[in-house]
Amino acid sequence: MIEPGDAAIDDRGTPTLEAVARAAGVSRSTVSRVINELPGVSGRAREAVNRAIETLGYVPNEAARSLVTRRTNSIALVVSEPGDRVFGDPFFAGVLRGIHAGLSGSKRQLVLMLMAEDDDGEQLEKYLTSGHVDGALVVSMHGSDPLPGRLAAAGLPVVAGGRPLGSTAVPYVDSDNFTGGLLAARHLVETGRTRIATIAGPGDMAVGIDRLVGWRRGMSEARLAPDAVVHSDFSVEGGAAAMAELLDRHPGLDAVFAAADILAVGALRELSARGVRVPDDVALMGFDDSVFATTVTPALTTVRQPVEEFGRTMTWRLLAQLAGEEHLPPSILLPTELVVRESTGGPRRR
Amino acid sequence: MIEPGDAAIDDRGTPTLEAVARAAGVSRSTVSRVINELPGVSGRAREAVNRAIETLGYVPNEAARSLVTRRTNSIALVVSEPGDRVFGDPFFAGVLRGIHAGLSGSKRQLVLMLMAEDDDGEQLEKYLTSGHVDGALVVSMHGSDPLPGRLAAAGLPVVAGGRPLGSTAVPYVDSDNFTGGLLAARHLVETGRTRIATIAGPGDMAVGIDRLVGWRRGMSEARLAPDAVVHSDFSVEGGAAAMAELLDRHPGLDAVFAAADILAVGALRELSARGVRVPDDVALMGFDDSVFATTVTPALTTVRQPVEEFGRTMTWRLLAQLAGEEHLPPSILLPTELVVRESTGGPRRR
DNA sequence: CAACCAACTGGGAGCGCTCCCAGTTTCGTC
DNA sequence: GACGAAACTGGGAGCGCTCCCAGTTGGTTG
Repeated sequence: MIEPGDAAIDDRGTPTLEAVARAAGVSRSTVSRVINELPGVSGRAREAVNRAIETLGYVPNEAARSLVTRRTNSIALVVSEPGDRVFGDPFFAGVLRGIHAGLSGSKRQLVLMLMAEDDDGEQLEKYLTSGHVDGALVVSMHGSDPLPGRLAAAGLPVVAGGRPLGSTAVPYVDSDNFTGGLLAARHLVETGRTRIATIAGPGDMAVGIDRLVGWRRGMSEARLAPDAVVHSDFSVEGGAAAMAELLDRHPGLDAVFAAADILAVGALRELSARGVRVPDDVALMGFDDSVFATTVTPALTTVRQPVEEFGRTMTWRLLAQLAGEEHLPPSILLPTELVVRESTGGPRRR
Repeated sequence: MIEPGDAAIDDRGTPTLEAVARAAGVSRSTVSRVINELPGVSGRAREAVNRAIETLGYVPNEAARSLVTRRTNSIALVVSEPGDRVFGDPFFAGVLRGIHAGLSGSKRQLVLMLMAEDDDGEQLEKYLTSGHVDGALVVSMHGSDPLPGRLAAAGLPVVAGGRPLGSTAVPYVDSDNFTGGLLAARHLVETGRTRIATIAGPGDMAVGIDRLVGWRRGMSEARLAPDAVVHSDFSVEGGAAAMAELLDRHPGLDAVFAAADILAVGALRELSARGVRVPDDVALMGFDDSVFATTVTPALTTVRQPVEEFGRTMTWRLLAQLAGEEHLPPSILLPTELVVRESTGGPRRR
């Protein structure tokens, strides 16, 4: 006879804790303990429960669970950038890969949140700070984005990807862009170039500023004037336009450090169009060591940043914080390294 | 005096429905009705509730809500591919962009699920089919992936991206790869080439098969033998190796249709290495119209597929299904079109 | 053999919400 | 002014789980 309300007979099909408990001949509590790997369960009970779980194909209802534990087992990846060309950016792709790698084995879900075109972020902030996720990884391109700071202030564990310009209180992971810029300048100097220009990234992004400052440092080390600078956004067209401007303003330049491979691609196009040979007439460098660096001819000398490690480190930092670990570094800088290829390798000019 | 159990005074900080109800001087039910935009609430009550929500900064607890409604307001994007180089693929990036666009305004979250390196998908399947998400978009590269079919069989609304080879029952969105291949062959024929080869995609992916079949059709239309075929995976190296093989086996070829821009990039590299001029000696075509097509010199003639539309359409199809719409097309094919650039434009050989 | 302790087990309460159903009010109509 | 219908409102039950606390067992020990 079927009792009404018999939880083991569930018309919805999905078995509940209660159903497992009945099948295993134990109580709800014991099943719960087994599932959550808590101590205090006899081997016999544990086995019976596991068997019942297997038989019924039981999967815990995450909603019910998180209602009482106030944990969601999911973390947000917030891409705080309207105009979402972030995808397609090999840098972001690598970071995402790293995040996934860092997350595997932690049974936490990744919820992707992209800022809507028309949204000011308030919507997003409200959602994130009201218990829908356990923590957030914020990748924002604009340096002075208030979001990471506000999320952190609201008590949500946050790790920023890329040094936030405004809020100082947010832990972040970044590549050592300063050293990268420095390495670039030094390399160009060492290969004998003396009239070195740079296509810098946007001035309102830490990544743009830091690489530029590193390059300036390298220039002044060599007693060269660091004044052939043009800023650009990170796009092929931007790189080409910046290159054009540099050539017009500094006709005698013999080297260019582009603060991103994609800028170098644009620069290369402009140089070819004007019949300037790379590296014979002008040495060209990129930054990132993305696919573009080897896709293009000549292959680009560039500064490699460990993109995948970037994502993995962000994730590690956040998970550690969620686990309540102490003495965590507020910020982590990942090493950058020089990768020499053909675009700076040819004979010297003149 | 503070009454114990007074829900308006919540030591946890997050206000509940109950708190809002008290602040507004109405019942829980009324607040719920306002939030869910259900009819049967007087203007006065509605206003009071909205004011209270505003004041308290109330945000509904999604866990509690989905516990009773059995809806989660989130859909999964399943990338059913171990060896996750999917990111970084401009195609995937565009699709993701489209998915996001299609999702905006639906207040549904995107949960990103990547198949783990070591997982056989069972884990994933279990998770997805037990009520954690309302539906799934499955992007799988391998054609005979059983996952989409199994998810659909388990009752989860699923839309596949790219025609699944095995399961016929799953609705899918795909580009019209057959026509794309056909257009490519025709274009090469029309520009006077007669010894046309192809670097095809993997033979176990619908995308590889369909483009190849389209090309074959175009070849036989022109009474040309469609037998200069080498398969390759979608990578620069694969393209280069395939090109090498083609040149060895068919020294007289005067045109190559690469089934992806990235293959064409590899092919171009191999051709350059051997001193073969493009397009003078050999015409080269790609497929996708990705960034690579214009990054490379000479710019690639290619077949454009509407990647962003691809993602948007997948999302639309899934949301429509979730909304219970009827008479939905089981599969949707998006148009591909020829984009002519320099790589097929030069003078004829001989 | 009673007393005790450790190891294990089970049931109740409650997380915040929706949904159902039973009121209560308001209004138009005869 | 009475009545019925329509419009609105409120409380109870319960979603599936965790956590707390009060048992219950079994094995030692004096």
